[in-house]
Amino acid sequence: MLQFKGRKILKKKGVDSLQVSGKKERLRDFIKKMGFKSTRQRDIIATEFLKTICHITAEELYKKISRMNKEIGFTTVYRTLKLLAKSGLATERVFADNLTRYEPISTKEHHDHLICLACGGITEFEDTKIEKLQEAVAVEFGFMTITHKMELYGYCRKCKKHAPASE
Amino acid sequence: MLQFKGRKILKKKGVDSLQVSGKKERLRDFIKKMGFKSTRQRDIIATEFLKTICHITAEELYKKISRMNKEIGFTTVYRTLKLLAKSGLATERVFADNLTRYEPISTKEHHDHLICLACGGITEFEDTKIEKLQEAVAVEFGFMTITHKMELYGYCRKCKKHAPASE
DNA sequence: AAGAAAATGAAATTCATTTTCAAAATGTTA
DNA sequence: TAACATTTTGAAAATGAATTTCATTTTCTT
Repeated sequence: MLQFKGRKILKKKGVDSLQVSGKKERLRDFIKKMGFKSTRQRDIIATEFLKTICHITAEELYKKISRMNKEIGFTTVYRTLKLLAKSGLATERVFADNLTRYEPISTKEHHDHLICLACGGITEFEDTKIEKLQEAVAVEFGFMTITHKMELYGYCRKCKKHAPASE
Repeated sequence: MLQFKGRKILKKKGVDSLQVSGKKERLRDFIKKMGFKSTRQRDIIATEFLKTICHITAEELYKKISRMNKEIGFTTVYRTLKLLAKSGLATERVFADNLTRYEPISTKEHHDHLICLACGGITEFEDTKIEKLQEAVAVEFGFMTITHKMELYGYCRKCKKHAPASE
């Protein structure tokens, strides 16, 4: 069983708060449209989540929020993340450690991941050439692709000097 | 949450029994080398597993074996699959339905998967051009790749006529 | 303000996976 | 081959993330 030794996540370029508030508006619209209700909790959770620059689990987000606010339960964080995913503001992903992680949608249309087996760091990348070849494979098999998943597991620049010799 | 409506698996070209017995010998060697013991159960489970032409779960293999042999427990099937994986005779994989599946190692060095969202069918493919591009991406990020995962989810030839219009 | 509907959160449930433990089987040694 | 140390077995229990339940609280109409 694969297991990460840590959870440190690589940084991404600046996230501006204007963008966050735009997304929060989009969430509010979605909530209204669906006949749901806006709540203090959802607002706090969404704000905290949208500030996120990494792939976070419900547990991690819950802990982060608990530090400031003892009155928000795990279940609500969990449900709000699901809601964010349904509204299209978050993406749900499962990597090799089998935990469900959420990530705010980015400007990139679709991206894949490089995952460090030592530090757990996740780096995103995009490669149109690969995407095109994937589609070509699908067509060859008479397959209609809806989505795909591509993850490269290994050791990042910082960790590779400590990579186990035998693998 | 993604869910398969069925479990039908596409066929692969013939598996010859000579190959199976060669693999069984390899398992026996591994067992001996590690100081483990050969047992009737392990033999039955390995034989049944190596005949497998698809990606099977411990549960599925257990049920298949139970039909003929009521005296083999789920735990033993589970443990033998893990053992097969450790011995290098099986590959452990988790797809989007979050079940752990095992597949006998094939002649192909590495392969990726097309997974039908309607019937659950899994088709294997190999594409060296994609592999090379993946490696190029890794190098660009100073990343040392150990392994990778690539899955295309969609509708197979047979199921695509029934694919939901909206996705 | 009152009522209908939805949200909350603690606790319970689910379900695949993994571990425990006492009994049985294996294989090595004398 | 008998004894013994070790491993294996399998039923049952434990684990742990994900999900649901349900009584209570909150929100959003009129």
